[in-house]
Amino acid sequence: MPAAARTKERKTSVDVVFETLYSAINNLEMLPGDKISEAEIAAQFGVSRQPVRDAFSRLANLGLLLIQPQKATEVKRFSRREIAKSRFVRMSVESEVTRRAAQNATAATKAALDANLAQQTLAVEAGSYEKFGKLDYAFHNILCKTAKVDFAFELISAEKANVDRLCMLSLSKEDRMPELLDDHKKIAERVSAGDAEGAVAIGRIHLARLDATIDAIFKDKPDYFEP
Amino acid sequence: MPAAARTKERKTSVDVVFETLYSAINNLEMLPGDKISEAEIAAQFGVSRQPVRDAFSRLANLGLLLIQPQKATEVKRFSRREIAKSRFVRMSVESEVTRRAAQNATAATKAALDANLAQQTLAVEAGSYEKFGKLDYAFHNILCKTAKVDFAFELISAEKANVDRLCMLSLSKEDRMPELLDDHKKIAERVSAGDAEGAVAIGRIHLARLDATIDAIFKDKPDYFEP
DNA sequence: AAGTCGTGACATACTAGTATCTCTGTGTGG
DNA sequence: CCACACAGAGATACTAGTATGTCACGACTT
Repeated sequence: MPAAARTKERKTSVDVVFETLYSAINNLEMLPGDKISEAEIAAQFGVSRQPVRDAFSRLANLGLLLIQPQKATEVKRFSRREIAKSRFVRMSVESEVTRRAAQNATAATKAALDANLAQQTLAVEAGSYEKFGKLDYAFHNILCKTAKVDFAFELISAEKANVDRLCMLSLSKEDRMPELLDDHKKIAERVSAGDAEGAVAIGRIHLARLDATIDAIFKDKPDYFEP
Repeated sequence: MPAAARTKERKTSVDVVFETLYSAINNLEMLPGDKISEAEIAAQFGVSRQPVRDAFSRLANLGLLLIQPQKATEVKRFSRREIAKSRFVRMSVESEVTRRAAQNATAATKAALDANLAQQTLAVEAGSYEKFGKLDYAFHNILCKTAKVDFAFELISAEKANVDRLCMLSLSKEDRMPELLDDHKKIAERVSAGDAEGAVAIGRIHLARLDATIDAIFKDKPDYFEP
């Protein structure tokens, strides 16, 4: 979940609408380009239009909705430029994290990475992309902690979330798990060995694979992208 | 300006309120911790409370306002953690941009950088921090274009904006211009020479100076920071 | 005298209804 | 047959008023 800058002690109608739509969009229950109307959603939730409007506004700020004033509101299509930006941030931040992690790596780091990789192997054998994805997050969290920049994990999570909706469209994500796991193993090995530049180099290859996946999705479903 | 995900062809009341408050907050006409009320702002702009509410919501999403439901709304204080995140992103992205710029540098790059530096020198002699700041932006834009990642400039701009409000509090920003200019000259020289790692190393020193400034502000005005 | 409870002022959350803008489709004039 | 104008449908933008939650202050109780 993204961090909205508000206290969350109480749960308002806006929150309910927002959270429901947020996950519906990210789970592709609502597809890019789908038109939605304030009145329709309001009726569905049994509230007036205003809270729906507020929720729409928040979703638009997160880049999930496109509000066309006095015309219509639709689920935002993917923007190749936004994706490129997101990918560049992630590459930059992960390179920096990996570099620092390699410089600070200890025996404990190696142990934590190896334990995570063992679980990743199990997930691949079980063919569970969901499990694998969670362990992938944890893998990066270990690197962030080793690099002593825990907050960087929030950044990586946010950027990952930006493309997660896109990746849900991928046809063959299960097939790619073995090579991703292999990358992780190599990165862990270099980091544990304190070889910063080597680890970064593999990290770049690792992220480039995702670029290929994204290109494949673009060719498969051009309608889901902005012109 | 941050990119709100909405078409901007028409200018609504919400836009007017939003933009006015946005610059008031960034120019420190409204200070961190200041309480503001929907009704008050609505009266001031001669509109009803709803557009003000929408504008508040957008500002809260950008991290400039803290909405405490059914209690109060105030200008958000600075968060040391958020600042650290912002700084880390900028350091990571700029390192990557600088590295690629050095690899792609041509004679035209050198010419563009030198021209920019000549103007920066004039700005420093004139003691104009505002002019210097604008040229600083342009300097980074040249690097992004050389690195062939123009979109990275949007990222850097966004991160810079995140701390610009904070830097407005700095007491001695004019005094620091000469050393910042000196950094820029060294970075330009290394980039033009194609020395990627050398340029990145100076870039790190350059950004670290800003960290020192931020620490000084924190000691000077602790009330403007979150606990 | 100290603690607790109630009340009132004031903040945001929400509802309902009106105004205004944009697109679309149709009919008419050239 | 094509182009333009106009009207209607439907969407969001805005207004005004009501509901509800929070805090502070003062009176009452112990």
